[in-house]
Amino acid sequence: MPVTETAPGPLIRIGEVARGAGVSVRAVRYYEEQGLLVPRRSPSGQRLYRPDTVTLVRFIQQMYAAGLTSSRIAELLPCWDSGHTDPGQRAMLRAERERIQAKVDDLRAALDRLDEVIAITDAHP
Amino acid sequence: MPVTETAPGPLIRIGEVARGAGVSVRAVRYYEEQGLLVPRRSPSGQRLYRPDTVTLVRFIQQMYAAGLTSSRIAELLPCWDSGHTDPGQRAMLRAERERIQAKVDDLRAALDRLDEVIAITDAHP
DNA sequence: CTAAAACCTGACGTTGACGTCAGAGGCAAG
DNA sequence: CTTGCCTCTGACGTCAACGTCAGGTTTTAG
Repeated sequence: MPVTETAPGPLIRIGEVARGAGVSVRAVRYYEEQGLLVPRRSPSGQRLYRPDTVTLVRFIQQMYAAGLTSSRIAELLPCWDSGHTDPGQRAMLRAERERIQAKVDDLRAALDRLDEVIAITDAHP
Repeated sequence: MPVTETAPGPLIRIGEVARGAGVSVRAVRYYEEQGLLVPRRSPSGQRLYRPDTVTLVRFIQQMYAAGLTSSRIAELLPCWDSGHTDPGQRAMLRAERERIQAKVDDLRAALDRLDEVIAITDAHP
């Protein structure tokens, strides 16, 4: 009876992760540098990832796009995949939520201002 | 009959502009460096602005916050205060509008993801 | 076996909107 | 006159998420 130690499944290399998530190989290495990814290593030293890392990297990208820093995302990830949180983390989550919401409001206001300008310029042939 | 040449009114100095618009003095100088502001000069070389420059600076800040670069804002300002536009400028305006709208959508998606995490962590005591 | 493709570490370069420091005037009040 | 605040020019520093190059090893395709 073979021993199955923590899902031995098909591991993928960094190129496949990058292509799958639509980012550069350099970016994936950078995420590791920031403590967001902790891949295993092959005997020769190449990084090996579980296939669902692609989903994780997409999530990371989404958080970056929302203006979160690497360290914030690093705080966030344990909540993401363990569900466990202390009060400080929950406060951080809500604070980031507020920040993003405020940013959305700012962008919508900017859109309105741009639309005013567009309306004016459309009126002037 | 006195000749009124382009509103001789009370001109203000850079500090008042900065405080009024809620930005740093350095920022106001930077805007000039980028061609967004063209203040007059006092005999001694100090910058003098019309009071409505405060409103203009607020607008500039709003555009920066929306992700526009200095050069885009520089293209935008003539439309803002003259209303005149060529087809290329109108295309640029619409392109920036699309970009901001896409960014809003991304942020809302990120908000949803964060809310998922928050929901999970609120379920785990 | 060999050449191409993918991977490695390490380190410097990029970009944009300012911050910050240095050194030198200018300007109203007491 | 001088104290104190504001302003000037010029120039280097910052921060974050990578880009990019160098020089070398590993894996894969034929």
